[in-house]
Amino acid sequence: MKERYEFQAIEEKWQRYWTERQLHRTDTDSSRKKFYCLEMFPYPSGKIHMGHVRNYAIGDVIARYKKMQGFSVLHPMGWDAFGLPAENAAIKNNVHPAQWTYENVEFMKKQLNRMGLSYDWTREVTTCSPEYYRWNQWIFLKLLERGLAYKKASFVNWCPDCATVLANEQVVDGGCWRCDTEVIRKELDQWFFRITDYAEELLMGCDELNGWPERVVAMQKNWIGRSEGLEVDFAIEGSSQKLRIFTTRPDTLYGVTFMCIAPTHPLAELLTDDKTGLAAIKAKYGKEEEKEGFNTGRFAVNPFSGDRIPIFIANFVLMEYGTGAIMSVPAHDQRDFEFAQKYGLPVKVVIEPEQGEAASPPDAAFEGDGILTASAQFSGLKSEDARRKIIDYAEAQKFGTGRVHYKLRDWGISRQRYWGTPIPVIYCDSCGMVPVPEDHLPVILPEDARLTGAGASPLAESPSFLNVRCPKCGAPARRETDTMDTFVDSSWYFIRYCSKREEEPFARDNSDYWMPVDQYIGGIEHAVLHLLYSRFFTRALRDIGIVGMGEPFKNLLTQGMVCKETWKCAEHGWLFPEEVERGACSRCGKPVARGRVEKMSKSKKNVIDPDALIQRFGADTMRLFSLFAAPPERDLEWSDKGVEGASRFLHKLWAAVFRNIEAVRSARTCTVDPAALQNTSAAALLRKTHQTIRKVTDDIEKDYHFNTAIAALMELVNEITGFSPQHAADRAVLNCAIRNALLMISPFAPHVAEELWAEIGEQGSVFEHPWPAWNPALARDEEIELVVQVNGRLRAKILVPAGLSDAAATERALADAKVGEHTAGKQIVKIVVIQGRLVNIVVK
RNA sequence: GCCGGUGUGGUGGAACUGGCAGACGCGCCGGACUCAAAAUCCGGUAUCCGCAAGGAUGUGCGAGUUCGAUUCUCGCCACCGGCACCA
Repeated sequence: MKERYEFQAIEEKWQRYWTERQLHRTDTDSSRKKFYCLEMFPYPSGKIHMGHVRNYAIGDVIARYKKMQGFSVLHPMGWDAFGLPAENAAIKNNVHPAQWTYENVEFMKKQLNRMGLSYDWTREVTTCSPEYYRWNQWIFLKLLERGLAYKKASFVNWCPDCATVLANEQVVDGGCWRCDTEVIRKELDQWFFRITDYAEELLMGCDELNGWPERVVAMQKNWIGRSEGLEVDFAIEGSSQKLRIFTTRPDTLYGVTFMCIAPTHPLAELLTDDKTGLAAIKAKYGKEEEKEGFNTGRFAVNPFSGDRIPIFIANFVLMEYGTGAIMSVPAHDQRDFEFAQKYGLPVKVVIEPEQGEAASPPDAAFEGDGILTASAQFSGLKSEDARRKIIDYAEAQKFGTGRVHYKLRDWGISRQRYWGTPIPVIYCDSCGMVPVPEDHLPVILPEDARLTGAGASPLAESPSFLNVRCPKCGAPARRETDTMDTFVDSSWYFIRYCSKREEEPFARDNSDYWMPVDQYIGGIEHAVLHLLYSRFFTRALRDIGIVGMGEPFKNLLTQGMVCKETWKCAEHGWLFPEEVERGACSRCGKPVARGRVEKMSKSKKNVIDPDALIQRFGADTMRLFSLFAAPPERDLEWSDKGVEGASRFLHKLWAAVFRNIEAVRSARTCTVDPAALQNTSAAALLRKTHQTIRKVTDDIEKDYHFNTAIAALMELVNEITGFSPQHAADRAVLNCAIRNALLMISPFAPHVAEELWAEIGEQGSVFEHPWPAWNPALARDEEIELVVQVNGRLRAKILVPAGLSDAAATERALADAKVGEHTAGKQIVKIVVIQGRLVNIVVK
């Protein structure tokens, strides 16, 4: 055995061993209990960053731990490989997106393997490969069949200069990210998935997400945005048309003093002749600075009160929500109040607060619930009762219906770009829109597309792709040139993993066995979109009949960001850590300012390259630090000193084994008779070993608190370091302590654990051994420190045998000299005893 | 504005179900080894008063419940995140 811990050779050796032995391969084995451990797959941007390291280290510990617990573990990895950066790289460097992507994949895969991650690569998916995206197309066709995919005109972000559609994130301060031209809203035909059909189910499902962080569930609910209310038709004077509004406050219906409709409302054109005024409001549509509107001069009639009320067109009313028209109750809605003030409209109070008088004249809307007033037969009712009764009344009178609206909109999946899944639809002049027949899939991206970044979708300019025969009538036809949003790819990849690559993805045996994902791990940035889309997709696939359940992710862990302090030089701006030398800029020598601790990002240059770190300290150290510095869900502050600490621990572990190697090898046994040890340091070490097994197991099981688990392992190694074996029994205890320490350290630092496991004379991989169990009898302390308080203040600590009776504990506490000082001359009122912990004597 | 989170030593962070506040790591101080330094090892390290024994204070702030509160309740403050003219 080498005296020093040399990670380079060790890490390479064991990575090769795992690959050769195919140790991470998983098969569907229905006789065993399964555990599906999944980390969000990365976009192959070029190389991995610290966020990936943290994400994948967490997942790897869980996967390895569960394997040792006897589960059949599925732990796959793949690539979210479609997307814009590849296209941009293609434009910039004149490489094909596929080449750029696959080169990145290859490089990043090597990086992941250097981290010692236990992936079953036989299940790897790459979403840009035809064998993957053909199933996107297949699912699309199924959704189309069921009416869950449809096409409609909708507004997109359009850059007039580049003549292209931009994604929301490509619009920076209202301008194009590439040329700064002001982005306009342009109406185009777009494909949508009808996620709103599942709004209610997705919302109800939120209550079953017990294994998710509360805030993520809250964000999902918020996003779906259910609101219950009433739709009412208001007659329009001098027109047969009705104006339908939606309100969540039917109890304020008698307080309506005007109506507002969106500038894009279908009736807007009809209700006014002032086209320039309308255009002016349209231009300010959705702008938040100020509420603006204009009076159409037309009137509506409140079906409840018969009141004649003016109709306005207002920029703050959104066509996309509700009916695009609202009833305005300035007395009880702040926005309406402001609008009424501006245009001198009346304010009619119909709700009185239950306590206290309403301010009069009011200087703000009273938005709370209260008692109805001036509301005909509903006056005197409480808001809540009134809402129900008014809805009933409206339904009985047939001028309204109780309704539920959602903020959630249908999911627009059309992208006018190249590097995505072609939408499998063909347009024929005589047959119209024709789905590509299933046996013609996949519709493959053409190689000859020109990527320039300008003009329409590259697919529209590729004749070899565009021109096709109609599958129905055989006449010349055109392909759809939109590609799918890349969120489609990631909405079902976790189901793809359940089957091997050579198998079709929807073999029910496989998905029934593996799904749902038992533990999903990833960043909080996907709290809404990716997770919501995946929940929708899984339900849609369930209804199509190809998976058995609807909720894909049983437990979700959202890991915190990796942060680091920033450095700034007055002359050179943000600096990389290696550009700072003793508080000065390495380029100009000027002093640098230490900025805030922020998420690692290229723009702030506060980044650490994982490769450099592996080179210097090894993968085990890097993993250990990122798991030790903070609990997984919290942000982690990077610390070079902390990394050294992690490295020191592994050296210490190595040294402890090295120093005792002969003793441990010769012991060959882990069985010890505790009675023979008496009250020696060996007994203490044995106890510590069992206590550590208990603590580490509990910490992992309870919320994956690896930081405290590692702290406990450090304590155990410290105790091993301070122990020198004298007799055979001592050696057996030491063997037991080291064996168990290695087993427990193995998920965190797998390479060094394997190496030391071999050194102490064990056969095979440490991961083929079960996770250790603790013996409660051995973990129990013989003596405990009993805290004695007087009036809640700590006055003494006394050593007593464990399991001492309350009466005996009280007796010992009172006998203590220190305690005597504080109780002398006072009357004992009460004595509180907590078994094994403390005695509190209350005196007067 | 609404929803959620966080607040503990010089520092990252611990603390079961209301029971010793500060585990473990980092830093710092002292010591050993060394010609010396680094590395390593050993010891100390919340604050204040005190030579010490000891005492007092202390988990963002203010109340409350309790024998006892970092933990529970109420009211504030600060910071972070999400959503937001959603009718």
